[in-house]
Amino acid sequence: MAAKSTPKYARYSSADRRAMLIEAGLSCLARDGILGFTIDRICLEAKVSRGLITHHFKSIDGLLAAVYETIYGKMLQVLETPEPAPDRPEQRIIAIIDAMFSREFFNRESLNIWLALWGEMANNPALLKVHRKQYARYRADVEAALGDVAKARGLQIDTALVATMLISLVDGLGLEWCIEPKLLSAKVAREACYKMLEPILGPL
Amino acid sequence: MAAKSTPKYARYSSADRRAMLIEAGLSCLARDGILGFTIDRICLEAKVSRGLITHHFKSIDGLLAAVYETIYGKMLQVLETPEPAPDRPEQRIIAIIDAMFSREFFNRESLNIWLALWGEMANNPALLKVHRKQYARYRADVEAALGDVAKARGLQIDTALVATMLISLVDGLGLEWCIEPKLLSAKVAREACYKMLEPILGPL
DNA sequence: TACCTTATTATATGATCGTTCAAGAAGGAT
DNA sequence: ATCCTTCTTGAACGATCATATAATAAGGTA
Repeated sequence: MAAKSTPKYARYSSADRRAMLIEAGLSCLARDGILGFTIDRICLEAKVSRGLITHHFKSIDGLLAAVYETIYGKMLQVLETPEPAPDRPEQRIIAIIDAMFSREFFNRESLNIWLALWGEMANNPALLKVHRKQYARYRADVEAALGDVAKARGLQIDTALVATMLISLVDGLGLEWCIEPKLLSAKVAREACYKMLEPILGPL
Repeated sequence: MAAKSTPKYARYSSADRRAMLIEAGLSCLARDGILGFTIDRICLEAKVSRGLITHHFKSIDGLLAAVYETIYGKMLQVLETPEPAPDRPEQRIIAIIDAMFSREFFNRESLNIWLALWGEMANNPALLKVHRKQYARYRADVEAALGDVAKARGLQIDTALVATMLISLVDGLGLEWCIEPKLLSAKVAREACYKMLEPILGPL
């Protein structure tokens, strides 16, 4: 009896393989935008045969939705990490702003992915569904952080409006920087947020 | 001799046909995003045979660049329209904000087009080239309008930073509204801009 | 060891992609 | 009326797209 030959391929649990395919999808999206998000390229990136995406995600759109859920989830997880010693009410909103412009999120690869997904949102119901769920969490986090500061300082603010302003400014700054990094820096972007918020909330 | 038969097709000048194809391209972009921007669909939309785009624009990317140049140009043209009676220095920046959130620009169709193009910018050098040129004009307009107010009021402001903030906020608000129109209105979006600018420039 | 579930491969299929190119015809110029 | 420029058509081409499906085999279980 000959020794057992080396396996032709490795088997993974459904969860593991899904994670691998999502990672490959993120790479393709970052590199070539939505036009690069194809079965062939993603399977090549993941070193896997063409049938796997359909098997694990039912369709390419299923994978795209999973990709969006993943990247949004990573961001929210960081935003929702509790402060080790939350002694000041403004700590949370500062942490959120810091996180948004940290190297982990404020980089070309990540922002390219967001831009590509934003551009497809209107044309992809599955994507929009994921967005609604994740965005609700995001907005709740931001509103809570803003509300904490206002309450602690005895300020009456339109929390929803200020949250909209902050979320929009953050997205807009990301967009500007992603298209033309020379015109902006993470530091300046952060300053812009403070310059907008401090007249409303007081010094941060 | 029989009467001359009706022509099989109409001939247009290069400029006219280009305009027609650009218009068809805009429709496709608005309807289905960048994935809908294909030779087949655009020619179907324009009721024209498949060879025309290559003939007039050399390639599909050439048309996409022309489409971007056109939509950006339309916006700038409105922004640069001089006030009939420019008696107050803040008039220009107010006009710019009003224009950005007017029905002409702040609508689903237009914003879908912007989103689709933003998502492809990083992956399309021809698009980026157009952007650089048009964005420089846009930024100059905004900085000039902000500078006028500051100068007239004797304020020392970081014009470049405030322009970045306004441009980013406008883009971000457009993005938010485009993805989820229920959460926002043109009126609220305008208010957001004033709420950000007035602590810096004084009442507008 | 034999079995069994199912992850994985690999191929086939039909649709659609962008580009090329030769033929044709429109409509102004001569 | 004839010519000529060039706009326009329509088909051909190879590449790539998403999906379906049958065959294969990995790796845990009995």
